Amino acid sequence: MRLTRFFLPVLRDTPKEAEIVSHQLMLRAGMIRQSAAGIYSWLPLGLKVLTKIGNIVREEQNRAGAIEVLMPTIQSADLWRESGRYEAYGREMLRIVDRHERDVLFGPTAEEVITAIVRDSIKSYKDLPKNLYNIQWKFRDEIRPRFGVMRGREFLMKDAYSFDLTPDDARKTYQRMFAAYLRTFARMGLKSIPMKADTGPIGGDLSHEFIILAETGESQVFCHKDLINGAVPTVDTDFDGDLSGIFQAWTSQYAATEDMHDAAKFESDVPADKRVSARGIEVGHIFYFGTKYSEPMGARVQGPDGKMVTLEMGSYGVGVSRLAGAIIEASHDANGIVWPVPVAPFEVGLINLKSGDKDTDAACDGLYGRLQNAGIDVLYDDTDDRAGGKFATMDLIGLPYQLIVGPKGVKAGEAEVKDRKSGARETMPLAAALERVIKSVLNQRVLA
RNA sequence: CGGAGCGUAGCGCAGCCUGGUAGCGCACUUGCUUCGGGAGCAAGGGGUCGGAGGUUCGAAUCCUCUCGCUCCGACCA
Repeated sequence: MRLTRFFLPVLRDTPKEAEIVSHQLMLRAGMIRQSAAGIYSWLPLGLKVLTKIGNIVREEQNRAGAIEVLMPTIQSADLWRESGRYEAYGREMLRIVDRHERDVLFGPTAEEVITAIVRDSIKSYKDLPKNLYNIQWKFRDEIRPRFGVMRGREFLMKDAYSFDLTPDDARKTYQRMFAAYLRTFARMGLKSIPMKADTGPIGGDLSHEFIILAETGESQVFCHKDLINGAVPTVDTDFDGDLSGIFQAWTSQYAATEDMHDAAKFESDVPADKRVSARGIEVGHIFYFGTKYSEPMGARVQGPDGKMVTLEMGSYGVGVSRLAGAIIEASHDANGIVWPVPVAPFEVGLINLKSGDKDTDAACDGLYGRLQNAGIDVLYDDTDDRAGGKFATMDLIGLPYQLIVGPKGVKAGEAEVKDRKSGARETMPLAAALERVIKSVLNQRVLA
């Protein structure tokens, strides 16, 4: 993408409504613009990140055997009356009346919708198990939205819903999602820690929150230090096989959010020098809740013995839009965002130091074409702005690698390669610079 | 919803106390000089001062109401 054709409204000053660094940087880097309290437009740069995050989530869900669907944002109140949640959910649910005076709502979650679909479509145990997910906008009318996209009212969520014949099968599904989540967050460069969690209004008795440690996190969390660098399931993990080992490894050490924290157990189970008490950002939350919805909504299949069996369910959420903020909280410096390659809006920034100079333009255009041919997602700064501003912008928007080309370099047949994270800069022949950048990007595209 | 604060140009702010018809920095436009890590000079464009009502000869400024946004607390991907 040529910067002269892109839409990248960057801000030099920090808008005063933004309190935390991820919100400030998302506004400054031209990723988002606020539309109302907790409601944002995603500008091109932000949308690219959101899409990449969503795709990683999607790949790992697919790998773990979940199947993608797309459910509506607007749901019928009648479905929620069936489950009993229409009254129970409270004012966080945005309720709307349509022109025919029917009660509808903007979905805060989709247990009812998916349960109705599965109930009407699946009649035999032979069709189980099923795990269906979608990545869709949700609306929760939070009392107090804050922290930019980290606690918006409208947000993009991946929500998966599993249906199994037996509690034992359901627990295996839970473990599958558990492992998939570890991979999902690791691929975005995040160190997530699954922690025992409260089940809240979703209900159920088995639940984990996936937490990213960060000073600006909303919740207080407690865990064993070794969990911070726990082993992430590798790419060759057999998701059809037994994943209880992974589950055991991660859940045998103490890890709990404030709601579930047991101070006495924390002190008896974890040696003093291994006790971590910190703030955390919740990026995922998984639940096993049995028949909480299938029972009232009549989601049953016929078992092998001909008897009707009520489905065992679980649900599994990932805050896709929140992750954009969480990744920035975890990865930034004084100059701006530092994107991990897999979620970077562009993998490489190509800087033409003197746009309009024939030789420099020719060299840059050539590099641009070759980067594109190599499948690299590149932002080509072909504006005639001054060099300093270009560097500052590239640093602000956090592109992992910068390829810097100016008249002097072109004359010498050289270009500079800059690593955003380390700040290291190296001048080398054009071909070598190109190769270096491409190789670096390809090496980091898949982090787990 | 309780407490605190803020709405003046795209962003950051001053002006308000003590009423006299709107200003600064950045950004933007034009020209010249610059050009290798947020350039300099000059000339410009852009504002129903969140909205409504009131007081006054006159309101960004004073009064009343209202809307929006942010922060702290109770709720949550």
